[in-house]
Amino acid sequence: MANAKKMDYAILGLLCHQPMTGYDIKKWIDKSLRLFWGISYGSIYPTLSTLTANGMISASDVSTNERTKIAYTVTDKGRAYLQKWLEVPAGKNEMRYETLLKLFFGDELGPESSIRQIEVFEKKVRAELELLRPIAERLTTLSKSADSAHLYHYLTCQFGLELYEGDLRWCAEAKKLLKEGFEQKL
Amino acid sequence: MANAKKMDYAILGLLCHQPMTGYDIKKWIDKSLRLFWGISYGSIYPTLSTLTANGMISASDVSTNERTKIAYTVTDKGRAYLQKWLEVPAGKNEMRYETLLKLFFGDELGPESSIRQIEVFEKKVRAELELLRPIAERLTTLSKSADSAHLYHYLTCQFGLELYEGDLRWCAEAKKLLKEGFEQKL
DNA sequence: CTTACCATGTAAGGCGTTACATGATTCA
DNA sequence: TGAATCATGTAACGCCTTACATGGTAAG
Repeated sequence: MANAKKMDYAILGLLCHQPMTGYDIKKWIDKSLRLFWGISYGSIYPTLSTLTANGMISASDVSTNERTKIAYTVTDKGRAYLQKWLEVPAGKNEMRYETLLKLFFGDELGPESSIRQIEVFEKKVRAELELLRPIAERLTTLSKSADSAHLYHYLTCQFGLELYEGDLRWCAEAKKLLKEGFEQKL
Repeated sequence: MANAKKMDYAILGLLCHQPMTGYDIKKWIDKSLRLFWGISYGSIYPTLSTLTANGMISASDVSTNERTKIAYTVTDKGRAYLQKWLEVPAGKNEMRYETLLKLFFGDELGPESSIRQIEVFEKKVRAELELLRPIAERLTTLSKSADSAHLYHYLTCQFGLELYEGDLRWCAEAKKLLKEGFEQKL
């Protein structure tokens, strides 16, 4: 396991919680990691193969009838490998916001166009918030339960709430300023 | 210009403001776009070549003595091309936060390790905030000036401030909760 | 019986970074 | 004169997505 990717750790971490299939992993990611670490099938299945080949996880056939189904479980080696990575300080925290890039060049088209961009962004943020809030509420109660992992999930969830709420405040203020600038020209 | 990358537009947009060299572009990006759209030399120079080949920008030799120096200017075609892109709704707004990924799996190592991760993150955020605040203040005055582009730069800057301040609030709360959980175990 | 979801996987290619290589110029 | 900064560029490769391909199963 010479060149480990972040992907490896993401999948290893999820499998530490419980054995899962590639399909399950995708669903879990979409409900939990998606905000700060999205992954597609195109990287999940190949990663599962290499992790298996390296003895980090073990595959077991749990097919029902005609449908292929493979569940993966972390090995001790895999868990130790993950833990070692968790100890070292995090590398990059990056964003890639097309909306902001377009806004930065907003002067090329004027305020109406930028306001439209912000409105689209705002709508998406609201939709994400609606998905996140019930999860956050559920974790608020669960985080006091026996499973100590819930506290960590709760914290990442709170990060999302803080982020999205900040986004919405910014959207409101930005639209206001753009409209003012727009009206001054009339 | 069949398959345009986002990179193309980022560079085209910067050159709309004023003619620049590849080196200048890098510096500008590090001061303005870096938060939501980082770029390295490894993509700047090749992109400048293809944009030139496609007639989106024009290169002019402004070498002084022995040092090669090439300034690029947007053409009408290039500006129109950028404007067309600015009109269509933004695609993806993504994050890739290694810190959050590690925190999500924090239960594998326990609260002390997660607190350390958060502290490193917090330190970086504070450093970024210190860089951003003077820029924001400068743009506050400039945004009322003749150059209407400043308003848009100001807005993206405000986005950064809102984001970082939210990060700091979250850091404080997350550390508190982790310490509480930690003390309960003693 | 058909729609939605379950389930696995691959091929091609997009999109970018890191590290290297090279040298001029400015400033203390 | 040495360090920092200016300035350009390439090669190798990392890392992931999109789109495709295929079919089983459950529920209405």
